[in-house]
Amino acid sequence: MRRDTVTGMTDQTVPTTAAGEAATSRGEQTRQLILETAMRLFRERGYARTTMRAIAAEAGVAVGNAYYYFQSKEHLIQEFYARTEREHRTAAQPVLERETDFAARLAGVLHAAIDVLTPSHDFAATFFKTAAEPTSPLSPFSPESSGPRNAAIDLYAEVLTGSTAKVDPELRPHLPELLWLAYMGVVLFWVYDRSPGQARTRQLIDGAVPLVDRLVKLSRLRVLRPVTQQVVSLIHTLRH
Amino acid sequence: MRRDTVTGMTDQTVPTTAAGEAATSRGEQTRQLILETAMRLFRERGYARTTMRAIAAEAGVAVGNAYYYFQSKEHLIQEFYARTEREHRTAAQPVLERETDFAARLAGVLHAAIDVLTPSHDFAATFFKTAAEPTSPLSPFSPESSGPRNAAIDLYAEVLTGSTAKVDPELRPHLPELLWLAYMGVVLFWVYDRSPGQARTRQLIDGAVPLVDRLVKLSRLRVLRPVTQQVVSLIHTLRH
DNA sequence: GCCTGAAGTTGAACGCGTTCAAGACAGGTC
DNA sequence: GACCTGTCTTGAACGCGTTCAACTTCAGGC
Repeated sequence: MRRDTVTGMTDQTVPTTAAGEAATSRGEQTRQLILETAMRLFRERGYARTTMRAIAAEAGVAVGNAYYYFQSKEHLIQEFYARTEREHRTAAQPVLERETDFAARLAGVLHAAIDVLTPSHDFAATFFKTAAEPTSPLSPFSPESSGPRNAAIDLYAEVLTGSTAKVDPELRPHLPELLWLAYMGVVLFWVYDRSPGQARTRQLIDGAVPLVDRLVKLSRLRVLRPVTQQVVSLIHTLRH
Repeated sequence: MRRDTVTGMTDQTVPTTAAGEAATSRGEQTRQLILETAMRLFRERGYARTTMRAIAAEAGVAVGNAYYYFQSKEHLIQEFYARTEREHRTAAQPVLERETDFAARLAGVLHAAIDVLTPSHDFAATFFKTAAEPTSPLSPFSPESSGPRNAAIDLYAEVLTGSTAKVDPELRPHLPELLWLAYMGVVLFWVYDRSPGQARTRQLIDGAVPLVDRLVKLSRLRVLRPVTQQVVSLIHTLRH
């Protein structure tokens, strides 16, 4: 019953108890216990200073048992990843329901992401280190991450479709992915941002969003059509 | 006589031998030996599978001795970093002497970088992982890396000054750094690029350079002046 | 009630990066 | 020669992430 995929979607091999209740199997409880303990310790001591032995001890299980549920220490992070993703969507929901202006929607979604991430800034940095490794399944570009990645891209598709913005029809289908890429850029900036409360990242968002907004609108302009087409063709080339 | 800075510039505390010759002190030889051995093993087995014990054994010294010269296994990479930097500059030199067209100069310099990096693609990936950590002195954004970073930015200043391109005067002073940032983006893409011979990265360069060229030239256009100014003002904000 | 096999659990052991107290080796001074 | 003093060198030891053979638990079939 190992769960390796980054989705964390529990696809429950449930031992159908009498009623259709919570249905936590024997191991599921241990799994949750280890996970909660790990998350707590990560927040308290940081990722590097939290040892697997400490997690196991605090959770009251053997080290090997933690490895029965999680392939590695890094895989514990996957759960953090998935959680953040869900929280992000929830935090972005009100903005998406309220606003119709493209720039306002984009800014809202980006700020929501930073809101959700801020409490974990310190240990998210180390998390980022392992995510950066190209061979790691934790990398946002890896096939294993395609689930959360597509979910995130969908979010930016929603930013676009729910807005009143008029976009060059050739550019439009690629824009959600480009916006996601910009989002990755913001996260990268945020990770390196040491200003108090990551204020600089907020400034980046507030400065870059109007810029993106302007460029998107200009993409339909005669002088810029060639540029737009060049961008689109480059995207096509890189996709094969 | 430890050398911690990423510059690797030997600032020689030379025990002035009779003549002003090579001046390799006792330890300097050992240092070089360990370094060469490490580089060879990294290339042969990859970074992760090369142990400090193996490096020491192959170099014929004790483990602790390696740590006398290099703070950590990661610090061995710094040397690789510095070397690549120098090779890059050398490889770019002919292009900078020959070409005067901005796009040609930029493309030449970027291709030179990939030429130099290509042989080490496999282990550069793991190297990248440690460089990505924000707290690491190996990060290209860290204060410790300011030496090589500025050297690289200077290279792009040279790309610009030696070219016939006319650039918006407000944008000009920031352009070298922006080009360096684009270069970082190319490297990021290259690290993740699994296509044979990293052909995709070549396509990215060939596609993106004309785009950048066009945008730089358009920056002086009346319709785009506001955009240019917005970019410049954003840069100023983020610098404080 | 007993058996079977899958699920869950254990902790000693391995290999790794790294540290450090102890020693070996100069070159200079008297 | 004896002596220092700073540079260099050693290898056992530490703490870590991870593995694995052995063990326990428990539901279901007979």
